[in-house]
Amino acid sequence: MAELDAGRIAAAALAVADARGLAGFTMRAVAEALAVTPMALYHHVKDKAALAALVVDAAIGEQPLPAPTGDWREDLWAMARWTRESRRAHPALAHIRRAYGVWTQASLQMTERWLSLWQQSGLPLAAALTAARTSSLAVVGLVEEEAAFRGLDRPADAALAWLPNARLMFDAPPDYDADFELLSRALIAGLHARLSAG
Amino acid sequence: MAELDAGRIAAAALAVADARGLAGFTMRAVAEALAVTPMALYHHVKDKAALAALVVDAAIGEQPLPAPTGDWREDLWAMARWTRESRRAHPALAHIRRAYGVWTQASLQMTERWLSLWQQSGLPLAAALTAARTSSLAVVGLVEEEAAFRGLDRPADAALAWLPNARLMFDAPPDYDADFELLSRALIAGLHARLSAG
DNA sequence: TTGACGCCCTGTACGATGTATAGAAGATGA
DNA sequence: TCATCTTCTATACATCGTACAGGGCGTCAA
Repeated sequence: MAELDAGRIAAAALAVADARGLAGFTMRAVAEALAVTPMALYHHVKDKAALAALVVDAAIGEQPLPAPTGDWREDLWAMARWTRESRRAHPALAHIRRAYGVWTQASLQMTERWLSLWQQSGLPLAAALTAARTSSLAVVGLVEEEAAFRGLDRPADAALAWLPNARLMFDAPPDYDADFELLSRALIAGLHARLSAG
Repeated sequence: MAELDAGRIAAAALAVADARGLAGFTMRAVAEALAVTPMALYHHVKDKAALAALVVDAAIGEQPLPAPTGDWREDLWAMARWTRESRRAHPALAHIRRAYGVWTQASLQMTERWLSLWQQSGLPLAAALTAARTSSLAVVGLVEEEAAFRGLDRPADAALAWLPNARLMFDAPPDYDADFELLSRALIAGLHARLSAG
């Protein structure tokens, strides 16, 4: 037998999530994609949260962490870019990660990398820990927030009438790529300056 | 009649969300808290997403935006701190905001403030727009990511065995307050430096 | 060969959820 | 007095995650 395994389930579930979004990401939909009864999934997956974790890991693992160049600054930027691209390749993923509070082995490996790069930057351990924690959380947070922001409709003119500044924000469509690049550089530079100053 | 109105509903729903979390934030639970049939809510609220928006706005409005001091740097820090404290006062709120993609009048007012402060910093309009967008998204993202991170259990030793750096991250409990303060300063300083350099 | 066992899957069912639909009770205005 | 509108109730439905109880089939001891 053994038609099902974690790998096949993860792949099918990721496809379902991509195609139908968070709302369509359903035990029944995943089962149907595998031509199987919903309950069959439960022999390979504890519950839906575990399925979500599987999906997130599958998506994260899809493209490997960027290879280190030895230049810690470049490598930190690359990590930020990689984080963003992983999320953007599968838009529903951010929602799923949030909805089910996924924190998996793949996330740990990212943490590992962030910290090791910050240590290469010459910061003492305590500072590197702080830098790694805050920078990785901020980057992930920004990426997911950006995704949410992009999904927004422009507020009604009535709502913007009394908000002359906010209105500007919605008039010119932002260059998200450039914004992200700028912010990740500003963040890393700012953290390094502050933490090495002591 | 008119026992119900948006205000009473928002207050009750916020209380329910605080007490029972996202999973317990249910039309039926809110209705029960108001001693009313679930369907009664639908005369004041289009659907559950609208209820969620109501709750988020109620929580945000609970304490007003920090009064500007005229020092844009201090004022931006204060905005970041205020954002974090608003979220932390009602832990379930971050989840609700995510789950229902809430973007309301209150959010617009925050945007308005961010942008106005960045303009006071002397940046030209285009740069101020970028700064406001990225900094507010990053701060909100960080705050929500921090909340998720805090809710985590320490990974099993087995999972950390091959990750010497990541293990350090879980050995010493972080000082989240200090981390946040540091990051918001680094972020604002970094953005300002980069954007005024052109 | 047989029969017991274990794995993987199916079938059915339950409680919970959001909400559509259809009244009912009381206020309001003609 | 009667029609109408507002506000709330009652009932019902589709859909969800998943508990529970088999059923088909491979493996292996006798």
